[in-house]
Amino acid sequence: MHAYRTHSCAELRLGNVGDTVRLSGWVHRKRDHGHLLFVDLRDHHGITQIVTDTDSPAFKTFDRLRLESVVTVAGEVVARSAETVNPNLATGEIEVRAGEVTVQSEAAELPMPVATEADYPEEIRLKYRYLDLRREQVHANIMLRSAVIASIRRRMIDQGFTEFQTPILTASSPEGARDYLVPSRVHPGKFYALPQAPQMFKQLIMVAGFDRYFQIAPCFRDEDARADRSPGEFYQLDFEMSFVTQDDVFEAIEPVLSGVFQEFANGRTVTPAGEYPRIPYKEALLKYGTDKPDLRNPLLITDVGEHFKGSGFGLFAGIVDKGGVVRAIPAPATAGKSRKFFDDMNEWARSEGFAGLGYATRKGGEWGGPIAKNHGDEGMARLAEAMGIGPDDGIFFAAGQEEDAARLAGAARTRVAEQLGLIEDGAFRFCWIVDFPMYEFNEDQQKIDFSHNPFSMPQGGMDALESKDPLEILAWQYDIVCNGVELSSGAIRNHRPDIMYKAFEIAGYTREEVDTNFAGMINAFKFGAPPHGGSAPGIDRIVMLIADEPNIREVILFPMNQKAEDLMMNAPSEVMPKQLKELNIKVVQPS
RNA sequence: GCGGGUGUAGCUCAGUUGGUUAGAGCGCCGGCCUGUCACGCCGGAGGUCGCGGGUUCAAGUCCCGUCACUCGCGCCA
Repeated sequence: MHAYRTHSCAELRLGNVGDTVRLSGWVHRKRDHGHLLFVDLRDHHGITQIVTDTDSPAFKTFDRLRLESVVTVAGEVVARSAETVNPNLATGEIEVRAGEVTVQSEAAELPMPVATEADYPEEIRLKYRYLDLRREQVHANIMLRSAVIASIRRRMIDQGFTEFQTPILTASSPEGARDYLVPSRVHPGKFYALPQAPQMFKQLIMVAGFDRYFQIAPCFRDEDARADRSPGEFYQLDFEMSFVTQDDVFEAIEPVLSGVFQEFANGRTVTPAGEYPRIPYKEALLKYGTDKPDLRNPLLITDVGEHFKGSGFGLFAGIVDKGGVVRAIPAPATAGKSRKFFDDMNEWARSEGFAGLGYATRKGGEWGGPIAKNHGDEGMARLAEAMGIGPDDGIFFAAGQEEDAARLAGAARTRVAEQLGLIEDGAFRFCWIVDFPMYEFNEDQQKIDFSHNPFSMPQGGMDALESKDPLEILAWQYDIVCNGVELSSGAIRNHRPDIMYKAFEIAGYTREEVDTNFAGMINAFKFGAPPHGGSAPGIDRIVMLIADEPNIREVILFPMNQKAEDLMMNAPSEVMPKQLKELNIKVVQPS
């Protein structure tokens, strides 16, 4: 017989009744009836009920053992009587009558419970992550993550991609996020950087003629955390393709994403490949108030500034005169809502740091509220028509300088839809955001900056750079968004040194600076580079969406906390003086 | 760096207008219980009310400061 187990804790059924078996696992729960004791024995696979009474030597052992101790139980499989069958358990028709019990490892008093899903402080969950990971939900999330990654790999390979590994110790890049630096021992005063993404390497792989590359790539960025952004490190489905246009990239990746989401959808609907809406960046900011719109939300924002020029409502008229905008968000079927509903929205906007959220109510075509009163029935009627709203639909207004008003309108669109229960349930709605501007004006430094990725090909190529107003030039750059979560950004790259020098010149870089900072890539492009492009959807975010978790740490095995500390391994930590000496490093504490 | 929220037993939380000895559930320890499956019943231990200062006869409660956690902004080409 096997030393530790003949079956897993999820395996035994009625057909095994009478068998002598051996099970190993953790003491999940105990129910002590004085002379009769039930033990739920748990392993990775599931739970089996062990039963023992005072006649058995096993009773005493189990009686004194703490929960989460590890044991091996030998015993006989017996059928449960009809009224004691547990339908919630896969093994619920049987139980194992304990014979011999071997204690493999005793558990100390637990800092947190394993057998319940109750909320626990994250500090404790992360410090004792190995206990937290025993809990059903997180355990299942991590298994799901593995299955999702396996599915992605299979589908990428089916699409003709090959997986390569790129360096982890590489060079610091002056653009983008803050780097994690690693001191060089051999070269005093010099540093490696951990890659923020394998961006340059994947482009060089294309230059090297490999055609289609992908990697489940670790990326490192020293930026602050968010609910959907773990600090320090994360994984991307990094991919790149040669001889492609934007359409070719979309065509290759949509079946992978839709396929993976469909595979784990569990009844939820998924935007089919080939049907991802393509929303220009400018349009997204206007209609959704954000460049990562949640398409499960049916509400659309309308620009209504024109309607208020010379209007009786002086506040909005004034804002429009000064170059500001007014954006309107419909509040469908709110005729029956109390004034408090509208006032609370305004209160919320103020608490978010905005000046306020105006509103007009409407009931059976009758307008209410100060804005409607001052603006007049005729004007309001035209406005309702422009927005395409009905006689019982209210309106919220976000007014101010364009950027602020768009952001408020976007946040209000989400909140209104949430309050009114309009967000579609059980759906994954994908879209592309396309036509990002190549440049933006940096107000602080009064100069033109790249707005996103400097290595993107400008739409119109060299002609556009030479003839157009830089702020009007669009890039071949695109984001994938699902349910309001930005999964990735990508681009058709600029593979032409002449166009790259020119693109950087517009942003204020000399030829020499480009040569110094991006030597590896620009040199490579001088020896025959294919047109290429790609993208890099975030793995953690994909799993988070599929697992329906609000926080990215729920789908990562050993996440760091918000301050980029590993509470379990105690990182970051001080190192031995000898190590610092070898690296020629002196630590200067901040004063 | 900035803003919102939270901080009371190991954990989740209650604590009225400032008023006597700060409570409940879960967990822990002890006892009882032969068909439970979130078993049940009885008893017990466990508190710097985040920390510091202030107002007051009196502060968990009010004021000021500070720290921690968390969500967001900045940041993330």
